[in-house]
Amino acid sequence: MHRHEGHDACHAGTGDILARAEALCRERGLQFTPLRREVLEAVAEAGKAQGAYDIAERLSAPGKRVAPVSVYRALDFLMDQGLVHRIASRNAFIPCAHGHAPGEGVIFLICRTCGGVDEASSEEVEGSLGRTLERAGFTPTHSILEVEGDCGTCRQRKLAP
Amino acid sequence: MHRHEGHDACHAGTGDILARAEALCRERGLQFTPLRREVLEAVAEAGKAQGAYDIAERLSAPGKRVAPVSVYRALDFLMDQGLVHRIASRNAFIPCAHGHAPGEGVIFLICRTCGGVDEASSEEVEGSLGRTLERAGFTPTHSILEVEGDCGTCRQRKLAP
DNA sequence: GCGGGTTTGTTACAGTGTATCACCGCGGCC
DNA sequence: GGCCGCGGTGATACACTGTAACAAACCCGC
Repeated sequence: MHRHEGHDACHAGTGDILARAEALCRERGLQFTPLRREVLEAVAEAGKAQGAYDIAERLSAPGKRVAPVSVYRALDFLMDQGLVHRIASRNAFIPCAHGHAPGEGVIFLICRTCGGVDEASSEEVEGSLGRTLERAGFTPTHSILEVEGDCGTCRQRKLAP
Repeated sequence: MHRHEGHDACHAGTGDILARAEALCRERGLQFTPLRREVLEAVAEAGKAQGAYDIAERLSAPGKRVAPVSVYRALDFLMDQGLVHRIASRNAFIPCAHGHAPGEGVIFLICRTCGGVDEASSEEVEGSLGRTLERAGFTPTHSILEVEGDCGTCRQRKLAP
């Protein structure tokens, strides 16, 4: 796991994420505006899932207020491009760590101790879920899978403090 | 699938649900008060996921207002007892259709057409998810799995209207 | 320069959920 | 009976999350 230490080890990927976003937008002919960049940066630096209002506050400074609605718009854009994910169980947002194959299912691992969110994926889970849905006669369009618990580092920290 | 027809075929289980709730509360020494009963009844009769404010409105009548906060408290109680589930992706609530084994994972199948929510479970999914989590060094406490799509009846209705 | 699309700012508002305090009813206890 | 504690409810207020609508700024091609 990464991106949830609470210190700067987790910030390592921020630059990569921004670079990837910039390249991806250029490739698709979309605008990677300063606001969108700042929002993505704020999400990437946080180390844990951020609410839209948290981001707005983080980006605001005396004399320069960023309204939540602007943050929501930037987040909508970034989600459309697959650059951030929304954690439904927390009403919060995280940067997309790895470029997923489009349509690939993602599993969010949410640590209740450090608040960090990691992503996982598993063809095995996806296959068994697909079979279960088919058996139920259900045609899926979109699925969310979020697991809360303790990440490895936090669990060890609890055992040996 | 059941409980999402939009007509009264889906109401069949309401009585069962109430009876089960009453028995369960008596067994556990908890109070199945009129308010809690009404909230559960409203959720069970609706045929689709209900927001807390929907329930409050449904239970309110001229001269008898039920405040949302009361509904939330009743819902918290009912969720603690496993009698209703919360659909995180919709901010809404549904009755628990079947008594699950405690700790058993539930898959919510949310029909985007009729709005009905069905429950499924699969040991296969649970097993593969457990293995994936273990591989990631993650210790789960609670997981939510919600799938959006078209239920069988709605899909057929679309193909042959 | 000009028209048309996109992005952003601003305000207002709708929807979701929680905190707090007062009150009520009920059962135990002296 | 009177008292107390406790869980449930009512009521108000508030915080948090998200969207609608419109105006202004910006950019880009023509």
